[in-house]
Parts: sequence; structure tokens; C-alpha cells
Amino acid sequence: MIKHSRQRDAIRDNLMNRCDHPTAETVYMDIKEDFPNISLGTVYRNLSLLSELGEIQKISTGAGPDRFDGNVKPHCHFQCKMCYNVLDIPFEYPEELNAHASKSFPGIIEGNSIQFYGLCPNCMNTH
Amino acid sequence: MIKHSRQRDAIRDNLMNRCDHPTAETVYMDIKEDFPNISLGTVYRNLSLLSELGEIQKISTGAGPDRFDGNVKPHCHFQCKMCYNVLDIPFEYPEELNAHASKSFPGIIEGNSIQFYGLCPNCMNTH
DNA sequence: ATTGATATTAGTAACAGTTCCTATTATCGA
DNA sequence: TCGATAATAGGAACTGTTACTAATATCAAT
Repeated sequence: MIKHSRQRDAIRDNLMNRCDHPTAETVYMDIKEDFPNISLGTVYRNLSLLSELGEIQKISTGAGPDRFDGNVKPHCHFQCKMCYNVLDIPFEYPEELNAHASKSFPGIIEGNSIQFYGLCPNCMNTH
Repeated sequence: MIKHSRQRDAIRDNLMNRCDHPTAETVYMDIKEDFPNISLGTVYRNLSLLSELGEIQKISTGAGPDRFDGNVKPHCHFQCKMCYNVLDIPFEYPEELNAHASKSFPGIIEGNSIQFYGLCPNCMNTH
């Protein structure tokens, strides 16, 4: 049974009201302004819970800490190899991928994640 | 300037002669049979170097340690949510993805990775 | 073959990110 | 208001990985 908690609300709200892809640490620093005593463990615990519940999305990039996304609509991400920033790729998501892959795979495919990498617009211009 | 090393050869060979997606730890344990004194740091260093050189591929899954793949041809991976094993998805890789994404993204897209998740054939049957 | 410059190593310490533990506090149905 | 228990703060512990250092291996020039 899940009980309500003000901290969890704040974490959810923080993610819903931003368009970037913050780390747990970033969310933690932000929420500290309203909850000076909030613990980093609480942030991690609730980010995990919320992503299990499907209210947010966890993005593991392989470079640096995990990111989180309040937008759970399927979409692709891009990580810059230079600044490690994560951006959305705004193109039509290939919805048929799961079905396509299932044909050649004898297990159960529940979902997928597509990530691009390269140079972000910012780093592209300054180097 | 890169100098030859027997340890690096053994690491490369190990990855080339297997079809799974071992972790650094697994490679380390395997190679210990031929190089009892090899250090885990050496394995990590060479796996990084080899993947920078494009001789092998690094797979970051977001669940558990990184995996490595001696097959550098573009292909998709699947990770089981239950046993965390990583498998290949043997379907035609959507080569046009990068070009497609580039149209709607003002940075430079160098590559992508597609990962599926769900239940592997093994876990599907035993649960 | 010997030498010298330096890339690489083994071993270990340090580090980053995350999870776990425990006593205390907040939530919420009865 | 009370009682059961979910959630918390704070910090310790853990996992995967990288960094450090003295010793060793490689290899081009002699």
C-alpha cells in the first residue's frame, strides 16, 4: 500500500515542470530549496518508484549518472559525447520496432529504447 | 603510440571467440586461466581502448555492469528484466535511423543504439 | 644483442553513483 | 485519537569503474 508523501509530490512535480533530463543529484538540489532536509536517498527511492509506476522514465546513458524524464511518451534521446548533455530527438517514433523484433525473437519484448550520440548543437559550434 | 601487449591480445581474442556479451569481470575470470596475475584494471583499460579503436563494442544497459561485444556490426540487443542476460536481436538493422534523426536535429549524429527489454526465452518458460 | 625511451602492467587505493539500514516521523483508516 | 505501517533523514555500505605508482614489457635505434 502506497501512502502519500510531500517529498514524492515535489519530485514528481519537479520532473513534470521541466523539459530537460535531470540526474537524481540535480532533482535533489532543486527540491532542497523547498525541503531543506530532504535526503538524496529519498530522491533515488522515489525516482525508482515513479519510474516503476510508469509516471516518469529512467534514461541510462552509459556515460555518467542516470537521467530522468517526466515525458513518458515514447521518444528518442541523444547524448552529446563532449558535454554529456541529453536532448530529445523530435522525430516520429518507430512504433513498429517491437512488433518487428518480436518476429525474430523467441522471448517477450515489452519495450525498447533508442539512443543517439554525437555532438550537440552547442558543442558543434564551439569546437 | 600503441605498443603490443599479450594481455590485450588475450582480451581481444576472448571477445572474438564468443557469442555472448560478457562483463569485464567475466572476461577477467576467463583470462585468468592463461594469465593468472592479470589485473582487473588491465581488463577494464583494454576493453575501453579496444572499443575506442572500434575493435569491440561496449553495451551499457542500465541494469548491472557494462557488457562487451566482439561483433561490431550494427545490431540490436535485448536485456531480460529477470535474469539480466543480454542477447542479440537478429533482425535487419534500421540503417536509415541516423539519417532520419539528423533531419530533425541540429547537431551531429554519429551513431545510435537500440535496446529491447522484456523476458528472455528461458525466463519466459520457467515462470 | 644491448640500450634507452616509454607504453603497459599488477596491485591497490580512490572514486562515483546508487542502494541499504535504522531510528524517527508522517500518513491515514478505524 | 489511536494504531499500524509506509516513508523519511542521515549515513554507512556496496558495486562498478577509474586512477595512481613502482615495476615490467615492448620496440626502435644503436
